[in-house]
Amino acid sequence: MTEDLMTIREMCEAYDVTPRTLRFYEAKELLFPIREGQKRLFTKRDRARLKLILRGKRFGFSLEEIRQLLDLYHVGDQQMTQMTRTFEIARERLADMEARREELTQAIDDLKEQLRWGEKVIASMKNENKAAE
Amino acid sequence: MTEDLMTIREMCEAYDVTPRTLRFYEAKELLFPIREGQKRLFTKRDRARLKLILRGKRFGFSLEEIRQLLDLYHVGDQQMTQMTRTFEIARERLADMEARREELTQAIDDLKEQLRWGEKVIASMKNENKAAE
DNA sequence: CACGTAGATGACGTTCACGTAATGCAAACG
DNA sequence: CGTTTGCATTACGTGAACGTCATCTACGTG
Repeated sequence: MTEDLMTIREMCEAYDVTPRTLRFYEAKELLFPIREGQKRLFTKRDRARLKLILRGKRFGFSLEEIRQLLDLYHVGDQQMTQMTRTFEIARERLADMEARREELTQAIDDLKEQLRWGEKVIASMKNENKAAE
Repeated sequence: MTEDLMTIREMCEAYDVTPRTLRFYEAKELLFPIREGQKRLFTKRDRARLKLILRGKRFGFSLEEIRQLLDLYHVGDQQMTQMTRTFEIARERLADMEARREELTQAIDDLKEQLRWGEKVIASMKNENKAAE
């Protein structure tokens, strides 16, 4: 189990996805399980990537966008020439994400205010009820 | 233009969506433009809702989820009985969003660290180049 | 009044992200 | 040794979120 290699079924239970999904991600070149004969074996690297994939999805990225993002986490074996360009992209992504967080913070604040406003309404309604007694 | 009512075309330009999209959202009961004869006229309320719809999409919510969220911003004309329940839901949503922001913060930090690591690699590669000169 | 323009209404097409069989193969089990 | 179990491949199906096209209507304009 901790031999760094997991079967498709183990992956499914660990990350709550279906086999179909994992095969689909492989077909889309998001994961690269090794093969023992026919069977897929997922590595630590695949698991790390899958975590990022699932996270990306939660934020509304398409699989293609996620694939590009994943490449940023895989810089180790790139050539120096490409590296600079890769870094520009990474910085842009970072800026994107920070903007997103800003927006999310705004949304949270809006919702909080709605809640406060609602509480006031409820409070005043209760007062009216009391007044009516 | 500022008469509080906008045609479909004005809406499209203001929010960068297609007419099809706006009609689709109406069909899905996300927007409720009024009718002047046949034509749709979008109100301030529709615009507020559309902003929230687009924001929701950027965070990966489905239109159905967004529809439910929108109802939270529309509490004004609910009965007291439903209101309490609505508030529970709103609080849950708020918790969701805060969790999301946490996760996003984590992702941002990860990416930042990747960038720092990459900078170190680049720096050391430059040193090697100098040493080779 | 002919005509262009803006918008409406179906109805069918498309892309994405998988779901769902149908079928095959290979090791494990009773 | 037959069968179940686990995984594989191939292929067709599906729901969400629109795009696209054909057709229709109402309105202003020369």
